Amino acid sequence: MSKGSRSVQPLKSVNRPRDLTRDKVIEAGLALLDCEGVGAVTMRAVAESLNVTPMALYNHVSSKDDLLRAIAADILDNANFDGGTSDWRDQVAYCFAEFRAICLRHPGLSRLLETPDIAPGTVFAPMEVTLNALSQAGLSELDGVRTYFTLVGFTIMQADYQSRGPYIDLEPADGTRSQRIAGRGYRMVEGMELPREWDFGAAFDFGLSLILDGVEAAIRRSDRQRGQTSDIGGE
Amino acid sequence: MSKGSRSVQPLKSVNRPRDLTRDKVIEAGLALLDCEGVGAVTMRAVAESLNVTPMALYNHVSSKDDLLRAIAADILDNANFDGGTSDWRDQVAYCFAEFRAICLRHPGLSRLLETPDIAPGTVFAPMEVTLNALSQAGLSELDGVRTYFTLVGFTIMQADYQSRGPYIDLEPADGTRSQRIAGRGYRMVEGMELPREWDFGAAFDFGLSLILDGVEAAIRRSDRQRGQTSDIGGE
DNA sequence: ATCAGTAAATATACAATGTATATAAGAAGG
DNA sequence: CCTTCTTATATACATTGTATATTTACTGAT
Repeated sequence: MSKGSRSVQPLKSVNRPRDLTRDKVIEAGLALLDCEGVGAVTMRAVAESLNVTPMALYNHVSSKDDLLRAIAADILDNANFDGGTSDWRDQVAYCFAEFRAICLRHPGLSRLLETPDIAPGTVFAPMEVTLNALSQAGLSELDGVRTYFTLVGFTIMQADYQSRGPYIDLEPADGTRSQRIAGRGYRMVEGMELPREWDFGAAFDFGLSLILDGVEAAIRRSDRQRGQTSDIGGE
Repeated sequence: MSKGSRSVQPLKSVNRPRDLTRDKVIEAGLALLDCEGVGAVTMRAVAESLNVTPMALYNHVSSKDDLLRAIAADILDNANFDGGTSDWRDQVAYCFAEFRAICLRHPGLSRLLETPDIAPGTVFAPMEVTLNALSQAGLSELDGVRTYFTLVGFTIMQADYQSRGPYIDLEPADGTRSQRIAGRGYRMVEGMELPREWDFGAAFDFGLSLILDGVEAAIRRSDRQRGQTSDIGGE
């Protein structure tokens, strides 16, 4: 400023405090994600909320994807999926109830987790507790992983449904299929009507117990097989 | 062409055949979706593949979202989810195996179906056959819908995983959590290694049977609660 | 045929976005 | 003070969706 002999005017802000950090960028991005949704997380918006030029962010974040990944990782890292219960079923239920709660607390997170390029490795944080519980329950390691994938997919999807509202069909397609969901209430096959307020929590609990009941059946089956050394057909 | 007396030069194409239709736009978009993925479906790319100006599309499609929705609807409308089998379990399994097959045949579809704004009402096409089968099996209507949502979410998610490759963590996060999946093979908790080629089909079958086993358990439970009604041949 | 009217394509333009590149302002060390 | 490195800025560009205005081709009445 005291120099000012160059042809170029002083830039946007004369005092540029050197205190921008990666954490601040992530935090600002997270705030935007929580308040306005994933669509609002633009580099310019994050920069503006930090009173900084868009390009300043690139000193702390290599790309927008990197930022989104860091946001998702930040959320998941600060979570605890271990309920500390002894019963495997309680443990798994707690784990995914927590997962779901986090997704609902941060609308837009499920969208990020659906995108492999963006989802951080820590999406698999709950895997550890789940695999431990399932292996303790007697499930094979392979089936444990398969079960885990079933559970994460289901949980993320359910949370995403809830966060972003149900499906809407603006135009009734072609009439041959009348099912549609509109607003919160929905109308589906053959004029069937369901409660205007869909209870996502109950639906999640139901789906979760479906899967866990299935796990129990699988365990029982493998136990029986091990006891009788006979081939189980399943079907 | 023969006229050409105006001050403005002949435009891009002198003969502009008036043969652009909504179906052609949808078809071109679908081709792009299948070949290059959802990211390649831009208005400009679709227009170019039809030898037409981007804005020409807007005479047949009200927006890009409308186009994407139409593409998804087109795929689903040309599908049949009714296997025609009598056993409810076979019926539901067929329905979602078909759903999955469609998602895999059209990579990028699952991405569209994950977006409520874009998913057409016909995502619920398989709902009819599923609800019929489940109600025939003795499940209540409410639980039938819940089960259906569990199944679609699971199926779409699984297909999406498979279509877009598993999660990748470029940088090992913070080390405390070592789980990650890289490439086709993946490494997870505590140095656990799994087969390099993950069998998505087997994982889907496993998850599906988990859910269906859970349904059976739910039916048994409600049967028992209702006293003893043995008319419905669950198992 | 001619001429208006309409529908469909074009041309142009603009705003939003991610990010490459070059530059300037401080801080650090000699 | 001078060099050098880091961090922020300024500018610019390519890509996207799409609004607006314009031009062309087709249609139907006269």
